[in-house]
Amino acid sequence: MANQLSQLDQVFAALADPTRRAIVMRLCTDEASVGELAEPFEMALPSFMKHIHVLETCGLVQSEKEGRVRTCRLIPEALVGAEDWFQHQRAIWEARLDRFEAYVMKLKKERAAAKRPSKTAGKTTIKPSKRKGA
Amino acid sequence: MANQLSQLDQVFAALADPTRRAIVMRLCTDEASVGELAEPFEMALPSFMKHIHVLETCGLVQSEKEGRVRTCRLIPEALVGAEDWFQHQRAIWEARLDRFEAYVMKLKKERAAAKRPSKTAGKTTIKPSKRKGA
DNA sequence: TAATTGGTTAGCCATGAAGCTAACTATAAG
DNA sequence: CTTATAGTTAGCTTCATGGCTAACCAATTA
Repeated sequence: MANQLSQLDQVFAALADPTRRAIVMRLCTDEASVGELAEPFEMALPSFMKHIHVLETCGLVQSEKEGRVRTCRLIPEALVGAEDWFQHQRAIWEARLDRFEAYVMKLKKERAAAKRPSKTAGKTTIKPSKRKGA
Repeated sequence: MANQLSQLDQVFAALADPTRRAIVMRLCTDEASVGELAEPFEMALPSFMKHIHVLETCGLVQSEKEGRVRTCRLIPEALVGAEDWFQHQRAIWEARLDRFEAYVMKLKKERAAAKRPSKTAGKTTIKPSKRKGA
């Protein structure tokens, strides 16, 4: 089995849960023991531990046990990896916006050019589009 | 009963699925019909439509039907909202790193000062905070 | 040694997510 | 009018997730 989820899959899935996001946020400021982390949540410890485990599995958190205390710390690389995905998409999206803007500018120019000689306002090609039976 | 998932919950959950991430990536470059979007995937249409619906529910995608074709486009605001979360965390994390770095610098200075008896090396007030028995 | 603390293991349950097929609707195209 | 296209609805299975309790170590502390 071992469904071979990608790191991104796992990180996003981990962050989709508010409890886990809260844990990550908490660990951004400081490392902490499981008990400290769990304290704000009204949840049985075993349930809480599952969240910790999810965060460890996807590489967002590492922990180490010393005596009977397990201390957790954030691994920011995993976070950065996910952030990169967004930035990549945004780059693509913005490039597209730029293209669109350029296109609009071109249209504007053409329109201006078309307006000058006389009114050629008959070629609008508006499709009737959707009828909605009320 | 309408579990009141936050937008972030939903967006991250949506992006945790590779199919949906692929759809979003595709829509970053261009809008497309459901059929066009579905084509690269070996998946029954109804299954695929569920993914579209998830993306619409969390606000990442909007669609409109004209004739029998439903055209989907990306709503980048939702994407940006998720990206912001990362940047916020990163800011906190980096502030912490800075503090740590400052602390290390201070330590270095003190060490250097301690080596040379000439400099004043007594006013440091370092809080022990967390002890780590090593 | 006995009790407490901090976490762990095991196992149960309810819900929801992700996939499928089959059958249906509505618009285009022939 | 008939057929093909593009989605849609309904209903089913399977498996993962998130929660619980109960019982169990293993270090501290008394």
